[in-house]
This record gives sequence, C-alpha cells and structure tokens, in this order.
Amino acid sequence: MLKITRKVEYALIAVGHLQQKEAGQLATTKEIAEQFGIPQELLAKTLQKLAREQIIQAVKGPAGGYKIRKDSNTINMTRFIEILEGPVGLMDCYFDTDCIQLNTCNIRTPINRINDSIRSMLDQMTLADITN
Amino acid sequence: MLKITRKVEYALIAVGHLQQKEAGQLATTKEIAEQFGIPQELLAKTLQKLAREQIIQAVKGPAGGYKIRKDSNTINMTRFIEILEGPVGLMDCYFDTDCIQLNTCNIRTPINRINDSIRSMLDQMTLADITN
DNA sequence: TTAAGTACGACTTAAATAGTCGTATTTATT
DNA sequence: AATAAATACGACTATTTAAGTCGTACTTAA
Repeated sequence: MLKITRKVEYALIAVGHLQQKEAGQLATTKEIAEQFGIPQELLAKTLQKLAREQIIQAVKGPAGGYKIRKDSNTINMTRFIEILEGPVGLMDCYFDTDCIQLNTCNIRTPINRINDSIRSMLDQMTLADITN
Repeated sequence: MLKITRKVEYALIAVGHLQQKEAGQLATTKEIAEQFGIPQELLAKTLQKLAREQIIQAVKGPAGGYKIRKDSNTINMTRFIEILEGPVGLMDCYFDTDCIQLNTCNIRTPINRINDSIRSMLDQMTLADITN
C-alpha cells in the first residue's frame, strides 16, 4: 500500500538519467533500459506517454532518443504521477462521488485531510528536484 | 496507486463507529458490517488483528463485541496502517536494502525524502483524529 | 447445554500491475 | 531508393496483490 508503481519508478530513473546528460544530448530507451536493468518495452511505453504529455522531448529516427525539457522545474510530482497512473487519492471517492455509502460514511473527512496533505506535498516537489 | 486498502478503510470506519458509542458500550462485527455494508468475515479478521495489537478491546462470548480503548490518541496512523498492511513506503527498498541496483539507483534519495514526509505526516495523526 | 459472539488459518476469486509481442511510423545514412 | 535504428501504439499474457469466503475452534453469558 501507498506504493508507487514500477512505471513511475522507471520514469523517475529515466528522467534522472536524462537530467544528467549535457544540454541537448539524447538518451535512447535501450541505453537506459540496459544501464538500469529495466524491461525495455515497458520503459518504452512509459517514455512515450511522458513525451505525449510534453514532459520529455522525443527525437525520432536513427540517432534519435529522448531529452529533458528545460522547464522540468515547472512540472510537479502530482502531475507526473497522474500522467502515468491516474488520480492520486487514498480512496476512489476522493474523485468519484458515486459511492453508495456517501451519507453513512464516517471517515470521509479525515481521509480527505490526509489526501490533501499528500497531494500538496507532491504539488510542491518538481521534477527538477529529482536529481538531488 | 497511493491507495489505502479496503482493510484499512473498513478498520477506520469501524473505529469511527466505536468512538461514537457511549463509554463502555460494545459493537459487534455483525452490527458494523450491516450498518456500513462491509463483508462481515473480512471485517471480522481485520478487527481481530486490531484487537491482537491492543488497538481495540475484544469481549468474547454472547453479548460480546469490541470497544475502543481510551488511549486511542496515542496510536498514530503509521502504526495503524502498518498493523494491517505492513510497511508504509513508496518503494520496497525503503525497508529492504537487498535491491541489486542500489548503487546504480539514481532516485533513492528523492524518493526517500517523499517517503519521510508522508510518514511523518501519518505519524502526527492519531486515531482520535479520525472522528472529526 | 445452547447460542452468540470472537479467533484463525486455508482457500478461492477478482482486480490491478507488470511485462511481452507484433506491427507501424519516422528519418538519418548509404 | 533501400536499409536500419530509433520512436509509437495497441492487444495480449503473466504475475502479483488485494478482496472475499469457508470451515472449524474457542469463549462465555444465559
């Protein structure tokens, strides 16, 4: 529980790697997968998703790859995680309000308080913070 | 991701219910399960675990049930969650240090920072805070 | 002695994650 | 024009974890 998925883990590792490249330098999926022991196909799909959302930039064709965008300090962790995994919330009813028990539920308020704390913490961390 | 499990959800609901009882009053598993639409057997096992860990108090025999302990303000959410689900950490390597990649891993430090934040927040919330 | 409760482990089912595969597209190089 | 090395993407399978069920034993008030 309260775990991040492998997708996010792999994505963070990849981003960290991209950040350490010289400005404008590319890294390929294969290179990252091999260096960190990550299943290449899975990493590929993950990076594609990030590229689609403008988190990283893709360069197609041979000698292609990915590079980091300069504005990675404007992307917070909530956004990053939600791109890969969907809504961040301890319980689904934080987003879906169609729970049958809404009225009987006696823990919504405290749970939401925890939720808000976690989200605001993730909101305050940016991708740029990932490389120490 | 970042979800709490049903076990924890049910346990919190049950504790909230117990807190609203008059001092010394019991509630049975059946009563709670019916009132909140929770599978009885699952709730039973959950409450048993909490009783074993002295979070709530069990009374056996007919006219038995569970009641809350007075010191529920000394029990924090980290402890509560870990009783039911095991270690709270975004990644296993927060606890297990036998990851093969420990040296190549470039995201341990930032992940641990997030982890620590979440844990310290949960540390500061007590069970007593659950009833608004 | 019975019935209503807790206690507990083994088992089954369901759902979410993780990983694989096949195929298409893009583009630098030859 | 052909080739090869890369990204793009959806469908599929396997694995793991969470959720739920069942059977049986123990406890104790009435």
